[in-house]
Amino acid sequence: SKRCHYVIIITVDNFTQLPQLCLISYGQWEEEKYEDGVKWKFLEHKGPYFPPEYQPLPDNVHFYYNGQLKDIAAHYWEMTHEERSLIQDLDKCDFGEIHAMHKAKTEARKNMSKEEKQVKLIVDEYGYCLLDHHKERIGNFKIEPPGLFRGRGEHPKQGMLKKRIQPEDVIINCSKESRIPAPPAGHHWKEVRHDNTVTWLVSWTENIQGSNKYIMLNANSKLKGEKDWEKYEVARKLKSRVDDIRYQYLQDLKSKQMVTRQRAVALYFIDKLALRAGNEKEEGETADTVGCCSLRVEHITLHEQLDGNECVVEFDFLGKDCIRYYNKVPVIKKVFKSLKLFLENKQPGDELFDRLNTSVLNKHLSSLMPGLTAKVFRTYNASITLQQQLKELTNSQSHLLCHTRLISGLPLRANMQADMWLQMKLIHVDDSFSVRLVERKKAAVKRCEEQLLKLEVQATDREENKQIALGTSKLNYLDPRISVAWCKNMEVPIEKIYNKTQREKFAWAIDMTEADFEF
DNA sequence: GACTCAACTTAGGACGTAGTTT
DNA sequence: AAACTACGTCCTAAGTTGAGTC
Repeated sequence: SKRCHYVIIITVDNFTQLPQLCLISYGQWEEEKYEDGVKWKFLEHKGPYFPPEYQPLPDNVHFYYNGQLKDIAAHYWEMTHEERSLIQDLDKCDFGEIHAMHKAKTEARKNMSKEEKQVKLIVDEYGYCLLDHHKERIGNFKIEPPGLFRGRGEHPKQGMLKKRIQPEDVIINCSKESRIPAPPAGHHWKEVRHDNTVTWLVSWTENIQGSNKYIMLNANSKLKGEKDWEKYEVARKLKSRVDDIRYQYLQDLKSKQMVTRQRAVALYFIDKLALRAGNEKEEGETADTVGCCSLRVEHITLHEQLDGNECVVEFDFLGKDCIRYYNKVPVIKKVFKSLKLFLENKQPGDELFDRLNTSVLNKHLSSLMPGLTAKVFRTYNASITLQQQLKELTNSQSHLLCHTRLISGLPLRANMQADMWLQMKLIHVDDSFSVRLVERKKAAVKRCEEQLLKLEVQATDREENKQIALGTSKLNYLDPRISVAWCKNMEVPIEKIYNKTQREKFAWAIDMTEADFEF
């Protein structure tokens, strides 16, 4: 089997009466396609791992309020009623001894080995499940511990108490015929259900936003791997349709229908600038961030002329995770004219695309191509760009910096560019030197050069006020088969570009990809 | 069509660790 | 030995999407 997944069956030979091993590739089951929406036939797991209870403070650790010794009930920060009425002023709190205790504890933990921390035991017990015929790793098997909610950016709910989750809050999902996980002693689950149309094993409702949290499989699982593969297949299909789709939305820019015209401009942004779809958000529930469809008047400025370009749109808004998007983009005349039209008689605070939302947009997209949604453009554009750049780079080796600059001009988010650059750079690190003496010095030179390159890129990025989050697009947007094929062609070991976790996640791609793979 | 919600993907930051430099 | 750096892992927040309800 190409997939490298096998099941070993131990039988007894009828004639010799000796045990014999039988190797069966799981391809036999792999072919078994489930009917629509069914994600598994058998699911068994141990349930979630609960965080430890609060411990009372040891006798020699004290808390002082207003200079006075105060015996707190010593749940570290969940106060009793009495404490709450007494302790009102943070400035009068002296956490010194508690802080020192914590510092000592982390120091002690540092010196513990992994066995002492019992990590392995917990992972072994709770970290795996049995899904159909496979033992699979679970992504997050721990219930989130209570704490103070921070949120990102100016979050209206920052500082709220995230409550401790009890077994009574937890829904278990598993097979009817599996061993149902036992709740902690003296407790019971909220519900045990057997829904094989979903992939989660455990869920609960979180009290800050009231949203659901899930325990799901690790990215290296078959279920997630197949989903990932499907995602890139949709993006590849877009490749063959993108010319038509672009032609279509350029036509739509002339439409007399406001919805159609707004849709066309939004698509232009999503395609050209890799903007996210931009759902509406409930005001006061989350930080004020936007995506394409939720852009407001104050987020763009139109310039007839700017820096020698005509029809420039200046974007300035907070996107996902409150990451600032700032960009000055020359656009085609029709888009510019449409934007002026959309802005007529509007005030800051008004929506730029007042007739459009993500639902309308995605419905249109899926009518153009099955499976097409706004986010597919991010995957498609990132992957196709990586492939093109790798081709160019291969034709003209060693012009790393030139290429870096080239990539910087592409319509991708900064972190995508950075990832691609990093990947290409890594690919070109060749460590096969023969002379030992020279080796060290050369390595040092190489390090300096790399550092220089990196710093130069950092400098340009910083200049343009971009954030770099390495790894994200490598993990989420770039079709791994492009890189795997490249490695095969260039005879670069795969370890050069993917670490262990990434190799596990992309096992499907590493297994199936031939050198001639074309995105 | 507006609204709500479940289920899933995408994402940044904290932190630990190993290796390197000072 | 301390300080610094780069990288991987863990954690969970913050998005997207599609289905259901009214």
